[in-house]
Amino acid sequence: MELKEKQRKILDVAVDLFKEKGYMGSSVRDLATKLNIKAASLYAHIRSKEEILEWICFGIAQEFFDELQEVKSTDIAPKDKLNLFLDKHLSVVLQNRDVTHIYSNEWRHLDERLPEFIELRKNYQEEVEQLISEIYHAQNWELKSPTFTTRFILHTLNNSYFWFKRNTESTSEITDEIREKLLYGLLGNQK
Amino acid sequence: MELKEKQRKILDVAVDLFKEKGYMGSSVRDLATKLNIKAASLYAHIRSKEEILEWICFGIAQEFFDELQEVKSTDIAPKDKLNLFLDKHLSVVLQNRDVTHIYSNEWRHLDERLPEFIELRKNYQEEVEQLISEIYHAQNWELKSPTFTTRFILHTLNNSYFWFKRNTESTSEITDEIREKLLYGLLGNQK
DNA sequence: CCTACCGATCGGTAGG
DNA sequence: CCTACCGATCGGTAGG
Repeated sequence: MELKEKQRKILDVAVDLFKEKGYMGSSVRDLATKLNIKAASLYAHIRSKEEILEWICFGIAQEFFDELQEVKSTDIAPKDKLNLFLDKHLSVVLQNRDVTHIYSNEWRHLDERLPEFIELRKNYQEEVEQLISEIYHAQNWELKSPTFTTRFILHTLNNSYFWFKRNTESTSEITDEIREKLLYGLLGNQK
Repeated sequence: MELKEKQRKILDVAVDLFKEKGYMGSSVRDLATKLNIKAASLYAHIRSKEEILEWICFGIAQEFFDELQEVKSTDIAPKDKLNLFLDKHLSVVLQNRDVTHIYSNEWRHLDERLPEFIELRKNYQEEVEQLISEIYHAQNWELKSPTFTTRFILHTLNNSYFWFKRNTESTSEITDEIREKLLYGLLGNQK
């Protein structure tokens, strides 16, 4: 999935558009207009509208995978590993807010490659769950429901951009606040 | 917004459909087929496709408002009030999972009543923020960013149904786990 | 509730 | 990259 320069441009504009109107609410004519070309001309660069969604969903999924492997292969204390995962994942999310949003909310409109995507996602969640389980076990923390906890973590991280007005906080401020809420909750560090 | 019996039936089937395919991915023909009637016959009961989305979004928004007023007018200790709000809000969410999902993710496809909806939502968030601020102040808890915290709470509650396989846990088990994670985070009650 | 039908728009192709 | 065009489908109306 190496994109040519023009395809990159189409991808970027499509991300803007899909974020604003949703995948099903965006027409190829909308997209073409934003690119100052005619709809038919798009098809010199794309196979289909769906292909663009594939670029978005599989591209960011790969980034999440790469980042997870990096965390897994780093040899540090378990608690540091948890923090490293949170920071790395958040960093990818915050650098790709719109893409993450589309990945989270529009993936079901994939067609041809939908089964492949679901499988990829399942594998990813299982790998994260394994990481979390290892960390909890090494720390002797109680982990009642690994699957629930993993989904809670991923969902919280993937939607964290929601809680901020864009660009009023720095990335490190955002990361700190989210890490704190996720680890200690509303009351964990008070009272 | 009192619905007739047939409209209630249309609403219920539409919720199923919109949840599965999204509002923009669902056609009035899909909906009519599920109801075993022809598409044109729908218009004896609805003004437009958008009206159904209005029923969904404004209906559940009203439930959230009512529940908040109830919490606000209950005279109990601040910390109990926080728990009461979490429980009541979660109860509405868990009894209306699909509707909450559509409310959270499809509201932007409202057209005529979009400004009204945005205003309603803003008011609701401000009222929740006010409640949270009062509780924190009464407890002498530190509240760095009320808006961030409010969004974190609402977003976590509104998406909590995501973390469960449907129907394998009881509502009270789910509520307990979510309240715990929200209040104390991953580590707040460990170590 | 139906049949019949509307204009608009959809994703996409042919051919240059 | 364009013009010209395709069949399919869209939300919705007229009239019964």
